[in-house]
Amino acid sequence: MSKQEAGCCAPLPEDPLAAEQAAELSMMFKALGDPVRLRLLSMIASGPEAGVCVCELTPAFELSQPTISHHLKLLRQAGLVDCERRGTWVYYWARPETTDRMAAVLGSVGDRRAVTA
Amino acid sequence: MSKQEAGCCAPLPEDPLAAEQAAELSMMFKALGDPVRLRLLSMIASGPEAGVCVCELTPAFELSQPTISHHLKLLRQAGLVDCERRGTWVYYWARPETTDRMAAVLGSVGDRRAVTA
DNA sequence: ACACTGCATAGACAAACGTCAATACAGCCT
DNA sequence: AGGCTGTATTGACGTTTGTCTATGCAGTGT
Repeated sequence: MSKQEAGCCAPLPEDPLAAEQAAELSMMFKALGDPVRLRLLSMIASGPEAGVCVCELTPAFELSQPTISHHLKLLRQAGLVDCERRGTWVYYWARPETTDRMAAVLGSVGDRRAVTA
Repeated sequence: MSKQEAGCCAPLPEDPLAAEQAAELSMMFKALGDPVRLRLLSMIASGPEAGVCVCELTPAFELSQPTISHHLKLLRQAGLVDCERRGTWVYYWARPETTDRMAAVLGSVGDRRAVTA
């Protein structure tokens, strides 16, 4: 809907980041676009490799248990963490593949190269 | 308001990512939590170092000009880009300090070390 | 001075988000 | 079986977000 005749210069030759990839990546970034989720991921990533129990995460915030559970669900849907039930408790651990991919995109921006992660 | 008597294990010793830093960082991640803004940053970062004209960015999307202007404003407020007016046109360029800082946080998650960026 | 172009701002509105209380589900333990 | 604890799901509600149209502002050029 917004077509402009080249006034100053030619249009950008090629879209550096395809719309599809941008949609997928933006969901990951959005998942970390909340301070609670960012802290949750940080706590999970800095915990033992076997995973961190939800019962350790919940009391660290002044939020209700369902709210923490909701944020954990979003982190899981974004591929940032995964979880497993062990008896009574549920343990969460980080998935570095996802954060590495995001870091690659940011790194390419910093390097002033095309973003193609 | 959610106090739980340690059932399985001791509470996490120290908050790896302070609430303040998390709030600041989450604003940056939130800024990239939209596919349009992610593509905008990608296009700006892969353009010439002197900056990319808005008139090159707007026609790349099927969105109104004010909407693109709004997204650029959010990217600027997040510290991801900066801009300058040159005559009739406005040019945007990336600020790698910000993306580098975000990448550092993500990298420390991937390395399974405490997040202290 | 005036009209024109490029970009930003203001206001409106539907959709998505963060939060909670209430409830449901899954495993343990008598 | 039945109660208890830890976690997830549901439904509701106020706030924020993304988008638009309409308008304003800055520079250019006649």
